[in-house]
Amino acid sequence: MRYVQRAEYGVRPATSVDESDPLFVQAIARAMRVLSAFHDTGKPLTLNEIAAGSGMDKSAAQRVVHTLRQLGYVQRDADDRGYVPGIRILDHTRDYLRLNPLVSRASPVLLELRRNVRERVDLSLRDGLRLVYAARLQSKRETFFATLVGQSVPIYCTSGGRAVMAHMSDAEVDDVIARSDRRKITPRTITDPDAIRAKVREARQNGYALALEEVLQGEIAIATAILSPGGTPLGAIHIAGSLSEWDAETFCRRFAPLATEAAGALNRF
Amino acid sequence: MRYVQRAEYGVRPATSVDESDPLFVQAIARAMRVLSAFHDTGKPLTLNEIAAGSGMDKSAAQRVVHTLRQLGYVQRDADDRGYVPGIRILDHTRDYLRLNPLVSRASPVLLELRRNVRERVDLSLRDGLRLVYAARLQSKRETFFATLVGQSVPIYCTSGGRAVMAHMSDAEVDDVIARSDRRKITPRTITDPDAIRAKVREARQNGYALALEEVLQGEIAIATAILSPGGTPLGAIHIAGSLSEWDAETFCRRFAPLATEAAGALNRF
DNA sequence: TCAAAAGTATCGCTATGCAATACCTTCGTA
DNA sequence: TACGAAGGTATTGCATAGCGATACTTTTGA
Repeated sequence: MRYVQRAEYGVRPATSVDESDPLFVQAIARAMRVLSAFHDTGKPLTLNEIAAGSGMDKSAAQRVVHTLRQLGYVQRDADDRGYVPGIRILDHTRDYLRLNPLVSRASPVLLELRRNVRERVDLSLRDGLRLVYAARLQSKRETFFATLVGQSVPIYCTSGGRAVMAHMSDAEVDDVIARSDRRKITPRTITDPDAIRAKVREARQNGYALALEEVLQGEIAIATAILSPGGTPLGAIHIAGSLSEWDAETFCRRFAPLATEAAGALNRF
Repeated sequence: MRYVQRAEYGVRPATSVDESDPLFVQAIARAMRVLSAFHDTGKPLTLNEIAAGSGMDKSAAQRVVHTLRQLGYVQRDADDRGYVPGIRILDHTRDYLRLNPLVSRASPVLLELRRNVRERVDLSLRDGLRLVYAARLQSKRETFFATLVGQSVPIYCTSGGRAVMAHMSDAEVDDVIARSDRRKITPRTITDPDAIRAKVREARQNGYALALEEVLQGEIAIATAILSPGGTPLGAIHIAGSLSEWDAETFCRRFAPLATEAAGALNRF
């Protein structure tokens, strides 16, 4: 049984801190750390790997894995060679998506957008320094990872990220830039703070943001921000195509109005 | 802020049992019970509702919710009126999908299938008495719920379910039928054991299964099973369309060969 | 065939997190 | 604008849940 590599452009969620406050239940944190051990792998994990990957001893890992297994959140690999995440996870995926008003409201808008644009259309939601894809309507040919709900990308170097930053104050933008681990994901990833700020200004003027294979070779993407009633950017709508079929100018001329219109439909209540 | 109703055709996961084995960490089970409280609601929950919905007192719910919140698995509703599932859940969704070889292998096949068929194409995986949707490629017009990863449907009355049952022994089929909570989801849901068995035999003969608005009014669906190397059915590929556009016969003639071919591509390694 | 790795089981001690209770805040109604 | 109820937050002493060390069984691959 073959396993797919992990996407090299994935972003780690802000794993932040657990201090010692009296209400914090560390057993729960451990469970989540065990589940998060799978973020870093492309294949099933053994108990010891889980223990190592989540920074606990074998004993602790054993108990946690045992429990999660009983509950269906972890299961044995198809040919019993290691542990993988369990299907019960998807039940919570559904709840998340259903109960997120943005996702449910965006759904018909995205569908409509996808009908006009014949390219990939995504909805992403902001989580700290990253955008997490919550809905993906793929086009004809796609890579597997471009179909994955839950995939995340950095804010600092993506069309969606810059669309989001365009609606933040300069100070906030600087903060995002400063805290981001800015590394070149592709040769064309923009990592220089001033260059990023320039792209953000550009996005503010245009009303949409553009990125050229900064995350994925050969990919062109434009995005528009989705705002809360108060004006805080919550996420973005993306349209992504291939540079083998489009040049930047045509892509923008053709799709920017549609992307803007879609975001507009979501931003006025 | 408006919230969508929960889908009336959802299926509860087998919540089974936790006995008192020494390795079982009940704090983890509680956390998952809290998260599962959202399965039954269409709107954000208050602390007390969570407590009630997961069968624990306010104190316990408080600690668990607090912890899950710190970790990002629960968050406050957009306008701070209650709790909803948190975005960190999607990180695990991604891991589940990535690490499930069936999903990754099926992905290109589904995409290809969707290209030929211009209708909705789904991949579902078996979990006990239900099928859980793991990948969904929607057609032009869709209901919101038909786009949801993690949505689940019963085995006993769906095209996918019967495609799966077609590859089980008669005894196993009887077992599924017996344990299923067979209720009419629509007027056309088939609930009679003998009628179900007849449909399963039909699926065995045809190599695919058919269902006519047994779960959703106006929906026609055919499905083929995906098998493990050993021959156990693991899930199904579905093609779903609208009865306003298709009659059963044409739908089958047109799509059955394609569905069969797609499943075939996955079943031979 | 054998050693190493993976998984399973046991057990006594104490830190963990339980549950009761009380306090603070927000919201809708009068 | 005052009031009551519901929602959310904080504290604390005690019992037990679950920690972690260790040892045993099974599987794997060299």
